[in-house]
Amino acid sequence: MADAQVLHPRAVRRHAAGPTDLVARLRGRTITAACRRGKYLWLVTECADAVLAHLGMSGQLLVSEPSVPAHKHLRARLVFADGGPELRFVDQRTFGGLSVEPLVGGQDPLPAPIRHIARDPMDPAFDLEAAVTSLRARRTELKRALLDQTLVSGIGNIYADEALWRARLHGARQTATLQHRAARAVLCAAGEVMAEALAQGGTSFDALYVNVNGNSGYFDRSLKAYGQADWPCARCGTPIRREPFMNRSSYSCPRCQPRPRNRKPNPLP
DNA sequence: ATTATGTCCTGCCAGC
DNA sequence: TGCTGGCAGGACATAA
Repeated sequence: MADAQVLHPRAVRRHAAGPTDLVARLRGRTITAACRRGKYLWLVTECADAVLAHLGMSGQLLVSEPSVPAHKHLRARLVFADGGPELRFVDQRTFGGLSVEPLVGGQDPLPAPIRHIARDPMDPAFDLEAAVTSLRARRTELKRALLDQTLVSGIGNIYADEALWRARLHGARQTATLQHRAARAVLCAAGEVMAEALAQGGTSFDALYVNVNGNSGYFDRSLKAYGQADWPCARCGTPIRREPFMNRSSYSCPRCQPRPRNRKPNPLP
């Protein structure tokens, strides 16, 4: 790598030693591998560390010829000594970022800050039965658990709603009272949704969601629940409902995914 | 210990 | 026309 540039300090806020240190650590390095777990990506260098990236919700990693004009929201770039394309980190809302992290662990090294991130359903070593057990051991609502990256990673608001729709479960169901087969169904559904979305190039609502070549995916056209408020359910025709969820929205079919009864725990005396 | 909530950020769009 | 407020949302710090 010939050079690294940071154009917005917030994009490297996770790098504790600061932008200057990050650049100094990267200059002259060679990238030897590209890895991913859940929503984290990292590029391994020959020095047993890695450039760790998270796209947040508006981040993009773009492979661009140096002659391509800089994007308005270009936050950082990696320039390579071979004269080939650059790697550009573009992020409108700056929830994402880059940092350089040591790789830790023997068999399957991970950047240190993401050791707590669970394997995702696309991972060949993903253990479905272990995830089912972990899910049912939680004491929370199902959708909250699906979004917990320490339990299963890679699931965000969109794929959580799609997985719940496929499994015909409401996100407010308690994890602790889920039958084993229901828990397995929703986790399998999550893996299937992610695989299908990947095959279609991802879920792109607008120009923010693109691959390294700047192209959008088409999975948004296959969404059955997320963003489909008032449209008929693809299974039963009932209008999809939108409900508030953690200052956001959840979408579900009122008929296929009935809201659970409010089973209050024992009322206090 | 586990679980829940507030916070960060910018651009877009509906409504007035 | 131009402003305001709501919305989008991943992960972490902090609180309970």
